[in-house]
Amino acid sequence: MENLGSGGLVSDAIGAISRHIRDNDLMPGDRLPSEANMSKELNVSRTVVREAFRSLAAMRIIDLATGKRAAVAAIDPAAMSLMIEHGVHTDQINVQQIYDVRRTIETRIVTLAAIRRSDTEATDLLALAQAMGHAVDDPARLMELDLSFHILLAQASRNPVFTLIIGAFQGITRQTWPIGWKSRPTAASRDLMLATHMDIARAVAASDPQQAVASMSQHFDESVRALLTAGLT
Amino acid sequence: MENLGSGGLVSDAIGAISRHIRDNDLMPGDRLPSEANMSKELNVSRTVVREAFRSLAAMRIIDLATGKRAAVAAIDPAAMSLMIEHGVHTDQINVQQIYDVRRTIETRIVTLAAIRRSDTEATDLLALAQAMGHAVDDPARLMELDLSFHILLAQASRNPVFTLIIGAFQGITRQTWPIGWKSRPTAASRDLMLATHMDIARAVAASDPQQAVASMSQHFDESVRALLTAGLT
DNA sequence: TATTACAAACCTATCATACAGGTACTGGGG
DNA sequence: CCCCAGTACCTGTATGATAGGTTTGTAATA
Repeated sequence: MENLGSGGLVSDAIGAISRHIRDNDLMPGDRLPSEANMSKELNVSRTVVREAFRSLAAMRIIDLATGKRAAVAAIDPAAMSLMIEHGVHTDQINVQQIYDVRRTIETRIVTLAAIRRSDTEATDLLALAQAMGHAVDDPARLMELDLSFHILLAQASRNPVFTLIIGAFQGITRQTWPIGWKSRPTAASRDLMLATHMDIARAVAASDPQQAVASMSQHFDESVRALLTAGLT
Repeated sequence: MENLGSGGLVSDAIGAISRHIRDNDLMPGDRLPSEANMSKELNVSRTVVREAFRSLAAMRIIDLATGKRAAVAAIDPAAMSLMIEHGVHTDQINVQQIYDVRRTIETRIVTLAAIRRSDTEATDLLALAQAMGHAVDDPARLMELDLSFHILLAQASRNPVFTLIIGAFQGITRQTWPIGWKSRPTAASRDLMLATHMDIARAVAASDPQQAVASMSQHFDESVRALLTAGLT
C-alpha cells in the first residue's frame, strides 16, 4: 500500500504540474518552475520531472525550449492532429468518417462566420479563394491555400474549439488531399472545386449564412464524391 | 549544421517510432521494440527513447506499463480531454463555446444514431434515461449516467470521431455539470431535464431522426439556459 | 499428455551524477 | 542612460545502478 495519488511518479508529477498551472491561474506564456526546483518540491528525481514535462509538452499544454524554463502553451491542434493520424493509420477511423464530421462542423462554422466575420477576414477569405484560382497548376501550393481557407473560416466563427478541431484534421488531410485532387482529372471538375470556394468566400463576405451553407454543402458533396471516385474508403 | 531530421533527439525519436508503427502496419495491441533495442537502433541513449515513449503515451498513441513492452494504443479521448481542460482553465475557451460545438455535433449524432443504432443500443439508451430518473437525489451518479448517455449516443452514430470528440469534452463537463445542476433548483426544472433525455432515447429507439433532433435541440436549449442562469460564461 | 510451479531472462521505473551548450540577469564601462 | 561581457542558472543527453514487474521455458507433477 502506497500513497494513493499514485499511478506512478511521473503521472503524479503530471498531475501536480497541471494543478500548479490551475491553482496559480497561469496564462499562456507564463513560466513554470525549473526542472530542478520542481524535482525538489515534489521529492522526485529530475528524470521524473523531465518525463512529466515531456508528456505535457506532447499534449501542447506547455512549451519547452533548451535553456529556457517551461512555459504555459497556447492552444494548438498539432497534438490532436497526430492522434487523428494515428487513428487513421491504425484503421480505427476512416477518411469518410472524418469528412462527415468536417461537414457537420463546417456547416455550422460557415453560418457563424457569415454572421461574425470581421471585414479583414472577409477580404482575406476572398483573396485566398482567388489565389487558389491562380494555383491550379501547383497542387502543393493549392492544398496549403485550401487548408488556410478552412482554418480562416473557422477563426471567423469566433469559436476557438471549432478552429482547434478543424486544425486537428489538417494533418491527415495533407496526406489524403492529393488523392482527391488526382481524382478530378478534367479542367471542369477542378474549376468547379475552385469556384465552390469562391462561392463560400463571397457568401461569407456578403453576410449571407443561407447561401454560405448551401455552397459549403456543395463543396462537401463534391469533395466526398471525389474521394469515393478515388476509392478512398 | 547537423543532420536535417533534427528538432532534437527526442523529437526525432518520436518521429522514428511513429514511422515504425506506420511502416510496419501495427494495429492496436501490437508491441513495439523495448527501450534498449530502440535506443540501440536509433543510436541514442535510453533516456531519449524513454522521453519519446512518454510523449507518445501522453497522446495515447501507445500504452506503457511497467515490465511490459510498449504497445500500440486504441483511440482514446483522455489526452484530448486534458487539452480541452487546459484551454478552459487558461481562458482560451469558455464553456458556452463548448456547448455550441456539442450542440452542433450531437445534433448530427442523434440523427445518425436514430438511423444506425443497434437494438441493444436502443435498449441501453432507454435504460440509462430511466436510471437517470431514479438518481435525481444523487447528483454524482446522475452526472455519470448523463455522460454515459451521451457517449452511448455517440457510439450509436457509428462514427468513432464523434465518439472521440464527445469523449474529449467529458473532462471539462465533469467540472461544470454540477454548476448547471445547482441552477435547476425546482423539481419541475429537474424533471424537465430528465424527461428530455427520455424523449431523446425514445426517439432514437423509434428510429425517428426528426423527433430525436427536436428533443436534442430542446435539451441544449435547456442546458445552455441553466448554465447562463448560473452565470457561467 | 496436460498442467502447474518456478526461476532465469528480459523489461520498465526511478535515481544520482556528469558534462555540454543555450539563456538571462547583473554589474561595469562607455 | 545604454551597451556588453561574464556568470549563474537551465535544459539536453549520456551512463550506470538498483528495484521490482512480466514472460516464458523447463521441469516436476497430476
